[in-house]
Amino acid sequence: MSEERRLAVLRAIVQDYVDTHEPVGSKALVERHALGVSSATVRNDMAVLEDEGLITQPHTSAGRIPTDKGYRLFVDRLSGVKPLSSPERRAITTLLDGAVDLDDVVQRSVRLLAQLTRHVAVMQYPTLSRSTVRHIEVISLTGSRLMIVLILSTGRVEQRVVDVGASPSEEDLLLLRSAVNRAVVGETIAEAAAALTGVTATVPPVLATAADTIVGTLIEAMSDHRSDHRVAVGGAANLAAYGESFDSAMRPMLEALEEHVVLLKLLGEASSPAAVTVTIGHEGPVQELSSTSVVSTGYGPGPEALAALGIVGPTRMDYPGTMAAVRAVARYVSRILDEQ
Amino acid sequence: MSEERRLAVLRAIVQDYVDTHEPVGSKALVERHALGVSSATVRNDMAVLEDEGLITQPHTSAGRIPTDKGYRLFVDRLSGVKPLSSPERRAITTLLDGAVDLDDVVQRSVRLLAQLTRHVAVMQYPTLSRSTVRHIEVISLTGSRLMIVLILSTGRVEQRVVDVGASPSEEDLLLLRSAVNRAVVGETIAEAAAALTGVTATVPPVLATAADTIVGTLIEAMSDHRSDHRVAVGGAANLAAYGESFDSAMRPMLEALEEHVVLLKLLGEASSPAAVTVTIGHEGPVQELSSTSVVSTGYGPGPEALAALGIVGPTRMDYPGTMAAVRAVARYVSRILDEQ
DNA sequence: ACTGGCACTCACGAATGCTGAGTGCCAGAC
DNA sequence: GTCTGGCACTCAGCATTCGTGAGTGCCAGT
Repeated sequence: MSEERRLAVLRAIVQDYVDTHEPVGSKALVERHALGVSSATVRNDMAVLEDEGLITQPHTSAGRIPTDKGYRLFVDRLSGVKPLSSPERRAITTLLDGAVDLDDVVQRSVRLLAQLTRHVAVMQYPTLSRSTVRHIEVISLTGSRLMIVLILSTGRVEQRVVDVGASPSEEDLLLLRSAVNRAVVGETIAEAAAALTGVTATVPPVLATAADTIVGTLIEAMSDHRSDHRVAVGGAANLAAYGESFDSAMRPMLEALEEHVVLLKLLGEASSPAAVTVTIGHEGPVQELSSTSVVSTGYGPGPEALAALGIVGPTRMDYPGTMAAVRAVARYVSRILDEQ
Repeated sequence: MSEERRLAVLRAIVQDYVDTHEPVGSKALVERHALGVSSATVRNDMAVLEDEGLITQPHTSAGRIPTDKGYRLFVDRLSGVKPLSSPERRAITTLLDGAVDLDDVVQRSVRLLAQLTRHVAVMQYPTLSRSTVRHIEVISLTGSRLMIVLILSTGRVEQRVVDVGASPSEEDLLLLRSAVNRAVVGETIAEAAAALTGVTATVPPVLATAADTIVGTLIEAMSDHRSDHRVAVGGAANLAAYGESFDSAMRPMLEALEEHVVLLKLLGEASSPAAVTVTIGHEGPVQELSSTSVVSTGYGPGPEALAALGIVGPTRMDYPGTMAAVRAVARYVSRILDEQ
């Protein structure tokens, strides 16, 4: 019994099943693939594969379908990453080059990824925590209210309105503005929060309370992980193609898509942009999505990943093609963020 | 033959069908409602209602279900707006009062509305066009690149990065900043675009090109209707409860939810916050969503609606309750926006 | 170690029959 | 004229049966 051929059989089963969505039998297999052996031999191999827990039959007298473990082996050892077609490659560059700002980049990426893979695409906005402060603006609104705008290196903008009690003059504003900026511009979020605590002491005592309020708001905005959880979703319409496994998979899926926290858990740690992570069925953190796989990777300028992006789809999916698309989009997005 | 009783029968049919999701027969009807007549009489009434096109039977020997026209009559003449329960009312106030900024208000509203109605909630972000300019900020980035931040009365922030060729000094920036602000603060978007064209002439000739670039970017940002199309969606998981009519209604629905332009067409013109608009089935602009109704209304401070919000659900829905929820949320959101 | 052959299993679709909810209509009561 | 009880009729949905064919496991032979 040749170990190699058995794996070839597994590969063929996975490929056929992904194609046809139907359990694949021994006879159909030898017809579609040049395995060089008869169906009886394939049957024996199948029996062994089933013993090893790599494939299973939905019921007696039906063909075999891969188990999660089977897909895992397929992804790890039996498949490369299928290169994208050149129209696909072109679609990526032309579409993403047209983006005007961060929001737009994310929006377009997610659509693109959904289109390329025909699955649901998910993309985390660049996290606050690893970005640096580019500028802080303090603007006078009506009366004693100020608007504080926090601009980060990734292009993200956070804004808050505060009431400082007294109505500060233009010069006061200038002072406050330069004080906070001096303290934090160029620092990462983590460093900035610490640097801010000393700021109040550097302004005239008259402005101390105002400075305190501003500093407090900034620190709060920086540590506000709410925005860390921002996620864009695209291609939900592709869910409709799920077919049979609707009721079972649909509801938890739709729920997950709305619960951004769950989505982020699915995407997992933002791995380095080089590697694509595949989570198959029950391997994932969400019980209900046991027939759902996630293909994800990190993105961001430089070797450190800023955030994660990926797709969510049925375990029965074209892994090589999907992995290629995810990787390609992640790389291109990283490059665009680098240029900005 | 009493016209009144026939309408009472129609009302009963609508209510029962919404409850049970099953065609309602004459016998079941007299059992559940105190109509004071026998099932035979109801059958005669039903025959007339069917002639008038208000109800229909899916097949012979089945009960009746309302047609779109039947629902229309029900909404227009047979139902009031069911008052919300006090827990519901409380949920609205407590949830929305916790919002920290515009994004958060929209996000929370949409979730709330989805929860209250058990349908898919849709909410348009306040449109640019009717808001006024609160402040414009010009910030120096690295080299000759500037970041321009446009802050509007609704709390929305638009930002752009431009390259002005030469690297301006701090004083130059101050000049540019005050020049544009002087021109446009307090104006509506429409007015502001016009007012900006004269700005270049008010700055020293050295800064003319820089001013030109900035003005151009601002005008573009203001006329950028892309952001007018921003829409938040919530409660997509409720789609899973659609049941039978899955395949037919699901895919176009999911597609519409991704196509924000389509969604806005569905919501229709932002009517005044006072009135709730109901669009039933085929009455809507999208052919494919002929078994889907939209309940929408405008919202915004003052009598002028800034934008629209509403829900999308099966024609077979609890109109009185849904209309009440939509109206209540719209009113409360309007109040919050007024306060800011 | 592979293959051809054979008996066995069982999901799936077609055909059939039954049941009950629901209808339409008519003749009689109020 | 309006309502009601009664009756014959229709037909979707469910259960049952049955045949078919794809697929399997195993064994003896090469």
